[in-house]
Amino acid sequence: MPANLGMAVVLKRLGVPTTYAKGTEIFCQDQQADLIYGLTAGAARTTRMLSDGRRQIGDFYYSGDVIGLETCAQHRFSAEALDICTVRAVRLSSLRALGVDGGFESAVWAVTRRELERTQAHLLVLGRKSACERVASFLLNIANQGLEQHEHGSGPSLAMSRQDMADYLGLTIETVSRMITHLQALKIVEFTSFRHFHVTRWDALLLLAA
Amino acid sequence: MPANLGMAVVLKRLGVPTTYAKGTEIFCQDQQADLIYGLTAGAARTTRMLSDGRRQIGDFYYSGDVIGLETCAQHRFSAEALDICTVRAVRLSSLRALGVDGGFESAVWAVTRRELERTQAHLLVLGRKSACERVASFLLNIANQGLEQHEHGSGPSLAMSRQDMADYLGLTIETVSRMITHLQALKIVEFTSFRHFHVTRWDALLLLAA
DNA sequence: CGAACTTTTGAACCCCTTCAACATCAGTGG
DNA sequence: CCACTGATGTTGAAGGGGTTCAAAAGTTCG
Repeated sequence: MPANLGMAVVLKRLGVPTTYAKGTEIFCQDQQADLIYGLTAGAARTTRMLSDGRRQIGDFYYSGDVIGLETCAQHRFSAEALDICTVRAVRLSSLRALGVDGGFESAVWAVTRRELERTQAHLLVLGRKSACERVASFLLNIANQGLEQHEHGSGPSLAMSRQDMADYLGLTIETVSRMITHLQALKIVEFTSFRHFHVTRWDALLLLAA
Repeated sequence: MPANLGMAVVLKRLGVPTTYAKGTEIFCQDQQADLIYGLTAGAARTTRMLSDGRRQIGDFYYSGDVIGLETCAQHRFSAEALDICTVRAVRLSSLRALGVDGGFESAVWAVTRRELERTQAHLLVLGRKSACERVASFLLNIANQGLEQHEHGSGPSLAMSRQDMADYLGLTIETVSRMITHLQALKIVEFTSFRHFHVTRWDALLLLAA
């Protein structure tokens, strides 16, 4: 049960649904941030580019999540579809006008706070963890976050490419690949395909995640 | 003019002032988060420790800033005084009860949002910048943030130690020291003491900060 | 002055990156 | 179905940026 359920419900009732193809931009960094977006199907990423092309991924979002609230006047990140996904956009000002009756402010705060918490956890990973620990933490999070969502028996799945993982974890694609190979050699995880895996030793994974 | 002025004013009127000595803990990570803290003098840092002792600093705070709101039920970071500082603590629930009349919710949101913005900027630094770029960004931020605050002519000052800088930037103390030496050799900054410096070439510093 | 701490500097090492080649997968059309 | 093609992922070897370890220099405070 995500913390932003209330917000997600509002967006679902009010928003205009739009479909974005894989890799398409939902909104752009430095753009005016007057819309917020409820993800109702598929998955998305938020990214920020440095002037020379280096890329940092802020977070990954799934059905039920709210994107676009993470900023002030302008978006600090761009958002792009990881695969085909449908998004419902609502003008923030009209939402606010409507929310006088209900706990709109608190819903906004809940989403923002959740965002902050995730970003702070991310900060710790980028600042003080080794490549192996980063990948282990990442896989652990993925495996934990949607324990119910996985099709029964198939195990957790990765909505993003290796490059996306690398840009999220502050590593190169090669290092990510090597660490996954390493974790498999240790019999801690097992990949059934590029995008699907299976945790065989939760205790060891938790330990390696530091 | 900080975004949390409204909140700071409220805290100043209501809070019980407490003084903390250098290095003292203001609140502790994983502790119940029912108080929020208005910093009215001095400077503080928020830190999070990994089990093996590695430390990540979340941010640095100065007079006028609000600390302790960055979490949900429990603090995700500890807070400690960088030097002697006075803090006014207010119980969040009592503040909320009182705020029915004024824009308390929006003040809370403003503080949280500002926190999120800073954390997101920090994320980019830790994820994708080199040691030199990290130190350059850091010095640039310090020099920019309190342009008026510096005693006239003396230039910006660092409230934190090299170790604090290192733990904020995800580096070692030696690397931070080397990068500062390097920037001085390039005549981009000039340190008059360990804690005081002076930007001699803003353009070059901006460029190096990436 | 002397002791404890912080900062700087030096040298060797290592983790991650870089560059390159190979492997695998998905989509297309023959 | 299979060959072809481009995108994605893996593996290997060499190089570099940052760390580690050690020692010197500077600072603070008794």
